[in-house]
Amino acid sequence: MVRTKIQNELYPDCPIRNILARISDKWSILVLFTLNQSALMRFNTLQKNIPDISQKMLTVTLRTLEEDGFVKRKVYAEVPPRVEYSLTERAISLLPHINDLITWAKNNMDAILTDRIQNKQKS
Amino acid sequence: MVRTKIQNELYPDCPIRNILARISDKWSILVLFTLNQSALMRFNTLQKNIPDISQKMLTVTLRTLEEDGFVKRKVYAEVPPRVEYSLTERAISLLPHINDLITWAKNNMDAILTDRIQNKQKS
DNA sequence: CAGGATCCTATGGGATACTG
DNA sequence: CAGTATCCCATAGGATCCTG
Repeated sequence: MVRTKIQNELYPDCPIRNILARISDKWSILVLFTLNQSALMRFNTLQKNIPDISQKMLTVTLRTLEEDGFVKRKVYAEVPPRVEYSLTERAISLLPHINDLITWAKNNMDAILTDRIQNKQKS
Repeated sequence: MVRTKIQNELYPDCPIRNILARISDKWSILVLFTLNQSALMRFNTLQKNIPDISQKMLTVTLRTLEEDGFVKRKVYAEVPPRVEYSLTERAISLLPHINDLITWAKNNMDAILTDRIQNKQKS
């Protein structure tokens, strides 16, 4: 994924290249899924729920999701600062499809992992 | 995505990290979608349908999809060689969910692209 | 607390040349 | 035709340090 690129030059109308490719990275789906677990979530809480994400990547991923209108970021003028992240309506309308994917992945995981090792041996 | 990694060490049971992250790359979804357009497809035809993919990445993507049991590869003992790619039952069971994603992306693309540029300006 | 700024490395991915 | 093999570069992403 090329985050700096706003739109694919050759295929500006392709929904896969322009929209889906943008959340096809290591963390976006996981962040959306995690945010979906509660209405509001602070930065630290989010990071606690995804322990293997780095601070930088959590920030970068949230910013990109925010750019595309999937995530709302609310900053409170307090000290120490409080920032609450939540899903937008757009994300909420997407999430059922994400959840379907996750359910599918859960149901097929064992078989895929078995095949993966098997097929890896052969090559 | 780390293609060499067979399974996530910290979260071996996470379907997102282990299954979905694997097809969360630049080309997998597009290749699955394209293969779904006809029952069988040869390497060259596939590449003609995805003109902006490099030969290397088409090969790599197909191999990974094959490892995970999404793609079947049939080689004919002919000269010049003929290789036909097709979706497996597993891929066929996944594809409705992929298509739902694509439809969603198509319906929301304009609004997202608008937001993306807008939000990019602000930052 | 919620990050920004840097530095660094691994690797995703393209371009080109070659082959059974 | 359907790839392999190389070389190379951009960038995704981690680690660490710093700050309002």
